[in-house]
Amino acid sequence: MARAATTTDAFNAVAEPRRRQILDLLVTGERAVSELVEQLGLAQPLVSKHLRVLREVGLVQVRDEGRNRLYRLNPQPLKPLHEWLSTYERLWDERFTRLDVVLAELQEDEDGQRSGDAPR
Amino acid sequence: MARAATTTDAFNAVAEPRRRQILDLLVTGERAVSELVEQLGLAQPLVSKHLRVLREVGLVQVRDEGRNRLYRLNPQPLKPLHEWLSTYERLWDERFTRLDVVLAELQEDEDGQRSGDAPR
DNA sequence: TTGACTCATACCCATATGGGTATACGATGG
DNA sequence: CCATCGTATACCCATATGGGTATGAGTCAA
Repeated sequence: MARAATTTDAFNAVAEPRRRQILDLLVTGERAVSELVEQLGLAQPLVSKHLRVLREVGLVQVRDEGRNRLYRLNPQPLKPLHEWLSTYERLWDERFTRLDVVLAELQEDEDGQRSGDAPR
Repeated sequence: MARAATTTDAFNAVAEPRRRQILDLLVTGERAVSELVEQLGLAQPLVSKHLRVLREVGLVQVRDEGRNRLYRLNPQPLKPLHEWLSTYERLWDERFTRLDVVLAELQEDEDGQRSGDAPR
């Protein structure tokens, strides 16, 4: 088996920087492909391909207007990502918490006793 | 150019489900490779390879203990991911906010006057 | 109808991924 | 010192990615 398809889920789709850029551009509202092409400085076919991936995972929606296709952001599929991360967010906060505890302990017994743990 | 290396950043490293699993296992504390192998039901070399990727992006740290290598979680590299997502988090909340506003307006002037804006 | 414009798709290519299997390496125990 | 355990690495393979270029299809204006 090779790497999971980029269209597997939002995790994979969003791993690509260009696609994150595209989403960032869409935050402010609908954009036609040509506008995205211009702002990304990328070849039009590439933009279309990235948009396809984003469409397939539901991160964008399309609407035809004349000869333009307007892409719109749909942030919902990012939720799982955010939820998965929330666990870890707690952890990197906790790190400070733990540091506090350690500092408190150090102050409490300032007897110069060497810790058994090597300082990482 | 092919797809960006999995070791490019946390975005890419974490796109792989197995690697997310590994991180999830490490949340509770240090684990030896053999433990991870057992819990993941994956071949040992594969686990080692995934761990290598996680190490290279700084998501885990290693410590030798006898003939075991203990892997520990380091959540920091996930921060950028979380920060990037925070923008979108606002958006899917805003969706409700906007709905609230609309409902409020509807109640305020119940005069049957049609809004000029097409319903989003 | 023809030409111009916007966008999607079809190809071609180099790359490295993730799985598998075999093996090398360091540490430990007898 | 040898056997064994725990782990990393070397390969082999199929896959599809992302970039590039060329072209097809739809829409509009003259």
